Amino acid sequence: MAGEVDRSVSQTVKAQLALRDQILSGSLRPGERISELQAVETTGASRTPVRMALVRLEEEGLLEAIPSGGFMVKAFSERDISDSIELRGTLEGLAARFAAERGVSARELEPLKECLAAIDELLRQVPISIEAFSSYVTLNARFHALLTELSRSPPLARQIDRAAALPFASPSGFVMAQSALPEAQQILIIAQEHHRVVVDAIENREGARAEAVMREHARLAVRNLRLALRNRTHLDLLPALALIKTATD
Amino acid sequence: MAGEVDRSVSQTVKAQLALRDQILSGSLRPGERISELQAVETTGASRTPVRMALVRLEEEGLLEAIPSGGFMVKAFSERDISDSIELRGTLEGLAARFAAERGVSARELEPLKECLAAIDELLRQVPISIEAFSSYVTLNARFHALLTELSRSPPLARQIDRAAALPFASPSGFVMAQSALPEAQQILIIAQEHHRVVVDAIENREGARAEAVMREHARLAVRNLRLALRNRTHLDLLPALALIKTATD
DNA sequence: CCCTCCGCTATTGTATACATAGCGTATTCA
DNA sequence: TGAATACGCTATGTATACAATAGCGGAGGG
Repeated sequence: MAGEVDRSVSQTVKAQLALRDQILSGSLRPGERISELQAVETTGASRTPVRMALVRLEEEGLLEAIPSGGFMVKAFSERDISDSIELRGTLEGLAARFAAERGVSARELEPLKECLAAIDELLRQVPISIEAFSSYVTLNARFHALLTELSRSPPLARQIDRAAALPFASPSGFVMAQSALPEAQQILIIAQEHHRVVVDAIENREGARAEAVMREHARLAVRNLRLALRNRTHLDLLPALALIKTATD
Repeated sequence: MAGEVDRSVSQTVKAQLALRDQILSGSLRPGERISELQAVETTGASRTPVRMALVRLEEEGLLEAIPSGGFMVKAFSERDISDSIELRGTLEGLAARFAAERGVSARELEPLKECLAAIDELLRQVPISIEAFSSYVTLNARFHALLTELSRSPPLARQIDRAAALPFASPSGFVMAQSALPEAQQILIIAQEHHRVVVDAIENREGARAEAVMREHARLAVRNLRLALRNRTHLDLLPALALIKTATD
């Protein structure tokens, strides 16, 4: 062991990425205690970086400290997830409001509008292809990231990132959760309409409207998550689903 | 050194508390690089727990990683702080809404009402004594904590804690920041009125009203923070103030 | 047959030793 | 005299050794 280590990235980051992937991919089951030694073997890093990674993942919300020591994979109720989505929507609503009220130049709005147009292009296909859907996920994430950035509020951006750390609470994770629904494309079209309205509201400096539509965006997401979770059969391909405790509340 | 260590709490927690105190008390200036070795000496813990504490404080938002390695104390603009307060208000607004919409029994509302009554009692003094003010800070923090708890949303509670980590963004830190203002007592009375309304709204299951009043509560806080920061002379007694960059935006 | 107590083992928490990279300084050359 | 390069030191990143504790299993007694 330790014969050759990748020196291009720090061992800590490497361990963090590897462990997060293991958690989200379902290799580690919720409630399961994470063995440091095992993590050392699977990640190739030594105990110190592994421990740092574990601490970071705990702060991130994916792990939970065990009183007697060590960490376990956190389990989420369906409500935890829907709350997190609504939470993110509320935060993004504030971001949109900030962007609108603080003013955004046409130059700054450009990338957002390009994003919008690119998504429009994709949605023109009926039904949407797998590749186009994949592009949609990327563009959607970019749209949300740009919106966050336009708030010009690092503390808010930080919180939004945090809120998106939970499984399915990120824009991408959420979209993928719904991909199996029959009405998926219709949902994407409505979501895109929201996107369009928020850009318009920001452009016209209508803070309240910008905020309201982002919150509606999140409520739509919550409703669809519920639908998607009823369709569990279609969702077996999403390993992160295992993190959601079944019938807990 | 290291002759006797306190075994009652973990070294990591001890180091984290000590370092946070050093940051918030101004012993470590913003922008300053934190020396691990120095931290080892001042905290009495060894390098491993110190490093864990540093990682946690970074996630908490008080430290910033230096690209070349190590950490520095983060500096905050006045806007960062006011954004954080508004952010917390928005989150607490959501918590109040959740509490109202999800229903709270009379039994659960009891502690909140007791808190309210106790604060009323304190505010009856004009002018308020130092001891009473100190009690106010505690009771106010308790009120906000209870409110958060009534949302029954662990993810939301987590985010609220996070948002309160920045200097002055916590209920206590914020109240203290205004303590030197001449109109301080009047402010506390208005704030208490907000508290009363939110409890009433929750009791009557008026989610929108509960949310609105908590956001107004935060806006009041932001306005008063601005006032307080103009009165810097009065605030020299608050060392955490040094974390706020002067005239940055 | 079950419950309790003792001891062992495995795993985490802590400390320290080692490697490496970055930065500052000093010296030399142009 | 100034700038550039090389050398060395210091501080961080990493690895591993040591210590303590908690959980578990077995054995003995009731």
